[in-house]
Amino acid sequence: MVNTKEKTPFSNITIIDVAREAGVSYGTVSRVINDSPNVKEETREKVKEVIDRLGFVGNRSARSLVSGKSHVIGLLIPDLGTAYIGEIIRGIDMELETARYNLMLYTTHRRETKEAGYISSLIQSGVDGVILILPRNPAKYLEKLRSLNFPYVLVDHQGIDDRGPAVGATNFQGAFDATEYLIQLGHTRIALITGSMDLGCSQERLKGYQEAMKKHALQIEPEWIVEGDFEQTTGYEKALKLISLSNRPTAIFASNDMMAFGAMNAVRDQGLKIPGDISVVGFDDIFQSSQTMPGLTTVHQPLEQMGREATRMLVEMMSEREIKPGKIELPTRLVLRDSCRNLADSRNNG
Amino acid sequence: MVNTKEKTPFSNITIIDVAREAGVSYGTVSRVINDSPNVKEETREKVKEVIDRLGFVGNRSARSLVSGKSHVIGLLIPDLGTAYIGEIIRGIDMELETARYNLMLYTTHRRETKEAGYISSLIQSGVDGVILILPRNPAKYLEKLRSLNFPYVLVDHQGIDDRGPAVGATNFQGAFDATEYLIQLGHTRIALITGSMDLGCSQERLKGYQEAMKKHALQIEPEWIVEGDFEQTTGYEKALKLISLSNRPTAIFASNDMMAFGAMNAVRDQGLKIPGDISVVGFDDIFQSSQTMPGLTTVHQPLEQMGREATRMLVEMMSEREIKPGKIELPTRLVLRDSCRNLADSRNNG
DNA sequence: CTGAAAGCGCTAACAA
DNA sequence: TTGTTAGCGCTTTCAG
Repeated sequence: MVNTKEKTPFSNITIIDVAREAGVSYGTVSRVINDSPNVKEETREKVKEVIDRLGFVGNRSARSLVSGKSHVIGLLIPDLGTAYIGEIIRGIDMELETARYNLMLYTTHRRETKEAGYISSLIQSGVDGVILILPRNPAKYLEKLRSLNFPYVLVDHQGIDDRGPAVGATNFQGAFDATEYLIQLGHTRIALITGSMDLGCSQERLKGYQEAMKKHALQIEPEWIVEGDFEQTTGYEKALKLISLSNRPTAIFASNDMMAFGAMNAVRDQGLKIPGDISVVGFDDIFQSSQTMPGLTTVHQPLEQMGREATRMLVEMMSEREIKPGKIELPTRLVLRDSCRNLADSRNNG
Repeated sequence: MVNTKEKTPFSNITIIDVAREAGVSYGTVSRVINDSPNVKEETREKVKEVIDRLGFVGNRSARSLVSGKSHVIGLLIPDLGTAYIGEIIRGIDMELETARYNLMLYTTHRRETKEAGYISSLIQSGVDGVILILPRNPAKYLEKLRSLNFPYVLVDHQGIDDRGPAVGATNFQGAFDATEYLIQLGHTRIALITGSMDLGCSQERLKGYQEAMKKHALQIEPEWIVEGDFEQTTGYEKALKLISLSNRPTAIFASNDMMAFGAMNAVRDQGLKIPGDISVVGFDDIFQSSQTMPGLTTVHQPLEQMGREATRMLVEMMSEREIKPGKIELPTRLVLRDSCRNLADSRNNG
């Protein structure tokens, strides 16, 4: 293991070396690299041969410096903890590959104090655009991004701010469908554990629930709507509260799967059965939802596709150098598993 | 939304602007930026003030070009699908923050055909070093990396190749502990679902299991050891096979949690109870393991810490410009939950 | 302590 | 079709 303290590290051979070896000017080598049409086929072949032979890889920094773009996009996320984000990233990543971009990952680790600084450091790190998957209202970020006309896309954050480019899912419709499904199963006492109410998606889901209940002329007791925050433990606690109600609901609709898991645990801890005594529905359809016992009936969000779509929008904005407002809503889909009881069916008593 | 087609994008103000505004040469500005000691305090103050006022952020590419380093490290992973990787990344990310590096994410998406090309593109993208979390034998990668003396660290991949810098966990000891725990609970017929046997960690875990059985003079029936591949469905299938054995084991030790989940489902689908009829132990202690019913007893791997440690090693190698062989093994820890039955305790029959 | 200036490797405009 | 060359923004000698 030689300790080489030289400066330029792992591809010391440059465009000039290639040029010399191929017997052309280095401008020509540059043309070959960039697939310029103005190169004689013969020359192109020769240069390519030399590139391969020498193992030339090109210097990204130099290229970025002169071209003014890094071909890297930044992804800002709160944390890697949830499978939810992983699926979105997969979509981003796949799309980025076809667009030939690289992905720089930034996690806020919930340190909201540093919000403002993050954008600066994002920009400073030279990314060409940024995708934001943020739990809270990212107003501070957006303000700066917009004022700089810096390309960005918000994922799963529609509702609060209508101007920015964003991709989300049909939260209203998804919640509506889930609620109506429960109603069709014969449920009339349906509770809702909302998400954090400062998030647009939480509000949309609440509205979907309310609308479905209203459509079927069902009364909503005020105690049936409790505010959650997307955390499993909160789902547990709120479900406990719901279960202890005198007019106990027969079904609990949690605004995400994690809270639904918490609710399922709470139901079981009270010695009740799922779906025999209480039915549970979630939202997201993360991987674990198919693995619980019983499997969780939930609203599927097309997370991977959301990632892809966001990336497409961003790539387009980057190439056109302008932020285009407008948002895309991808359709959700109710996934039926075994956590809901059909009240008309006496066999299905969990 | 103005469509500005100019080239240099989002921080058009340069070191020269700052210099002019501050009335110094731009070399001095550079010194201030780089915390060079040779600057009069008064000058430093003034320059800093101008930097703030103008909102100067500096051009990463230019800096990288001249310094020969990007202050970015690459992370190569197979996929974001598992919580397992998320936890390692969290550790990497935290450590990187203190080291003031950025993280570029590359996923192979299991496309092993492109293995060789990945390293080239990693290097081409100008990262200063790379952390590899790879499921299969990364010999092809390592060869190239080594020949270039390119800093890298392998995470959770010890066993096959002993030379390279790597950080892992005490797989042997962890498996030994888990098996011995089962034995102490009174189990004598203990089955093992291995991981992919081309992986060092799988082999270590197998050895740990064998050693514990041997230590307690317990017979291992050949049918009790079945090869898995870390996938949940495989855990399900293999457990099914195990359950149907005439000399059915009373406990199943799965080489990771995902397979343990599969095994749990299989046990239940056969109308058997956990842990009443069959005890299950996993390996990893991913988040979900505490969420299943019953909670999964498993071997905790210090994933986050592994990420941190790997990053520290890499940062050191990058600064010293040499690959230092040697690997670190972080201790595992058995986490007791409710998926194992104490055979001496008649109450605990699940 | 500070200014001047030589590049880092590359793209792209201009000539030939 | 190809060569020449002016920078991109910055770090880092080398003088002073």
